[in-house]
This record gives sequence, structure tokens and C-alpha cells, in this order.
Amino acid sequence: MKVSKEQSAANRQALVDAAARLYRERGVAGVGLAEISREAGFTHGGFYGRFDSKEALAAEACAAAMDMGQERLMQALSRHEGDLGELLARYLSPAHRDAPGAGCAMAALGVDAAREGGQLGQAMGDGIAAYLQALALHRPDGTVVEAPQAEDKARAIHLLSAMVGALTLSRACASAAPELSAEILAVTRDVLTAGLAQPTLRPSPGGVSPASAA
Amino acid sequence: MKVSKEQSAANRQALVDAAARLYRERGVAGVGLAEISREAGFTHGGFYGRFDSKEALAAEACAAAMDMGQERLMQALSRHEGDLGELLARYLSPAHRDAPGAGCAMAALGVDAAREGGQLGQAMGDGIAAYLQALALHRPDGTVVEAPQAEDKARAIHLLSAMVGALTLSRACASAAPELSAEILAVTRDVLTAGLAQPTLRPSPGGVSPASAA
DNA sequence: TGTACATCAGTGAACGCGCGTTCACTGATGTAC
DNA sequence: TGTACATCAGTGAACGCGCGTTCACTGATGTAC
Repeated sequence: MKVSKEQSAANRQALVDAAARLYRERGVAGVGLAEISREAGFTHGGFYGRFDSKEALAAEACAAAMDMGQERLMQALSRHEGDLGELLARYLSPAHRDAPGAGCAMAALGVDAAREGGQLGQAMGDGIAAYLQALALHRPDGTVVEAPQAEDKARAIHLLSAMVGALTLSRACASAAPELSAEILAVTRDVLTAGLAQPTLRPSPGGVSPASAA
Repeated sequence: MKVSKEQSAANRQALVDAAARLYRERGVAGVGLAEISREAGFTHGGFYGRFDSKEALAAEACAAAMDMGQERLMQALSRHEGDLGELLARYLSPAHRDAPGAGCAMAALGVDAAREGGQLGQAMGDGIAAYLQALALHRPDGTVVEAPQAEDKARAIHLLSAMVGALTLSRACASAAPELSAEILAVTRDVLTAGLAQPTLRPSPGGVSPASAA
């Protein structure tokens, strides 16, 4: 049973959306093509008419998830004076921790991308570079620079690392130590908010160390 | 063919060690019991004489990996004046990034623990609490406190989050963007070293925010 | 100390199942006239 | 505009494979006498 072009494109998108959710929830190795197809409303027989392989779908799903996050980030940055406070509050919330399927792709799929490399690693690498670029261009005082300085890059890297790390740790201990899990989120939010308000997050005075020249 | 008690204990340990390495390299879902048994030098038939399930082995392997890291951390902290510089240099090195099988269990298995919960989540939660406690007790100026203050806990949480997040991001983009991957490591090392040297990593002046009371 | 035997660590084969992938087929879509 | 037909999105069944788990069996260990 053939289907109209628009319907077919929508169906393909439904596959990518289902994959983006399920892969973030349970990992690429933890979800089969049959379940993803079923979730999107199809049998899995037609899968290879639309994607080259499971890896290709994973890469596309990852890119889609990264794009969603990028949009949310750009919205937060463009609002007023680069208000990162609300972004931090949402990112480091129990709600985000408990809904990985709709959340940060770096925290959910970063390890998968590191292990697999290939197209998935490419999608992840592109997305990380885009996040860091956006964060580096927007200074916490609200100004927007054209060419980020070393300290802008450092601020972006440190901010993103702390966010992803805190979310990862918070999720990792959520079932066994729910109070510690909540504390990790709340404390990280406070520390990062305070660090951005004061110009404290800077590389060492001597500039970047020799090892950074890699 | 029965085997001496000592040999049997050593064989069991070989299973745990192989699992700790392979699971960190490829994830719990990415490695089968047959491969782990083979790696340790056995057939997989005897597996259920020693472990209740795959999950039980994963939890034990995770605990073993966390213990190794805890030992390394305690060594670094006890050396002289709580010298975290060398620890940071080793943790945030390309060598550590490229050898997850022998490295940080939180960065390698944190997402798996978050997804699975259960015994694996318990092992991970216990380990994270132990790391944070050790870091909170050792102030960057070299003093050791008996009861950590709120700012000590905050410093520990922020340090660990930034380390785990930077390693995760660095690995996630290692194949697609090797220069960015190296930059993330080097910059994070510099920022954290500078942040610990000056007393900058503090929660906001007003103390912990209401949200932290969770 | 020496022998007889119960224990049990480890083997090897098998199980049902879901995996990624392939393929012959169906029938509505969209085009050619 | 109306009809005839080629295209191709999606179906359903099948493939070989490795998975976690089970179990009857083997034979060296360690104990009882």
C-alpha cells in the first residue's frame, strides 16, 4: 500500500522522533528496530527502505535531539541579557533528570557516541561544537561577541561540562540515593549561577597551559 | 573438574575484572556473558554457579571499578597538602579518555546505572557518595576537616561534576572532533586548577537556595 | 599416613527469544496519454 | 477530465545469530575413617 509523499515524509519523521526518545531513554543498544517501528505505528519490514542501517537511524535521531536542545538554548540566550539562570534551573531540575527521553542528548547519548563513533559520533561532535560556540558567543553580562576569546571558550566548556556531569551523576544515583541526587542538581545550579554572576570562571592568569596546545 | 578453593576465588575475581573492563568499554548491554567468561578463561556454562544474574555481575563489576578509583583518589588526597593537580592532570588526560576500560566508572557506567537502577544503581550510588565525601573532607588548601560544611560539599559536587562532564564530552566528540576533544580536557584542567587555587568555587553568598532543601 | 567417597567448580550442549537485516509481495499514489 | 498502468511505501514472513539462562554431566578436591 503506497502512501502520499507528504504522509511518507511524516512517517519517516515519526520513526526518527520515536528513535530520538527511546534511544535517549534506554540507549542505542537497548532498543530494537521493531520496537521503534511499532512505536511509530509501523511494522519493521519497511525500515530499510528509509534508512541504511540502525546506525544511520541512531545518528539521525541524535542529530534531531541535539537540534531540539540547540533551539531551546538559542531561545534562552536571546531572551534578555543572556539569561542563563532559567536555562540552568530547567536543565538541572528533577523533571529533566527523570525524563531523559525528552532531554539533553549529550547526557543521554554521549557515552553511546563515544563507544560507537561513526555517524553517531559525527552527529554528537557537530552538536557539541555548536553548543559550545553558542555559549562562548554569549557572555554572562548579556553582551554578544563576534569572535570568542580564550576565556569565552573556557567559560562555555566549563559550563557545559558541569551541566552534563551534574545531570549524569544525579541520574546515576537517583534510584539509590534520591536526596544526594537532588542535592547534586541544586548545588550545581547555585554554584554555576554564582560563578556566572561574578567573573570567577576563568582560566589561570598565565593563560592556557602548554598541554592545551594539542 | 573441581578446583581448589583459592583457585575458584581467583577465577571468580577474574570474571569480575573482565566484566569491569568490558562493561566500561562497551556498556552493560554491549557485552555478553559468553565473551566475559571467555576473556576470563572459562566457558559460560558455569556462570550461574557464581552469580545470580547478569545484573548481579554488573553491580559487582561496577563496585570493583568504583573501589579502584576510590583508592586512586585517596592516594592523591593523602600525598601532600591535598594535591589535586596531579589527579586532575591524570583524570583529564587523553590517555584516560582513550582507555575507558581502566578508567572512571562514573563516566563509563553512570548512564547504564541511571537506566537500570537496581543493584547496579545501588553500587553506583554508594560509590558516588563515597567520592563526594572524600573530596568534601579535603580542602584545596591541604587541610582535612572532620565535618564538611555546605561549601565543602558544594566544592566536591562541582569538582566531580565538571570532571565527569568534561571527560564525557571529550569522549563523545573524540572521533569526530579530536582537537575540540583535547581542548575540552585541557581547558577543564586549567579552569578547575585555577578555581581550586583561588577560593572561587563557592555557593551563592546567601547560602543554598530554597530548591536545595529537597 | 593411606584409602573411599561425597562435594562441587567448571564443561558442553541446549532452550526460547529478540536482534538486525532481507525479500517477495500488495495496493494506493501519481503519471502518461 | 478520464482511464491504464508504472512506481514504490509499507506489509509480513523469514534468515542466521548471539543473547541470558538452564541442566546433566565430569572429575579433581577435600573430607571421613
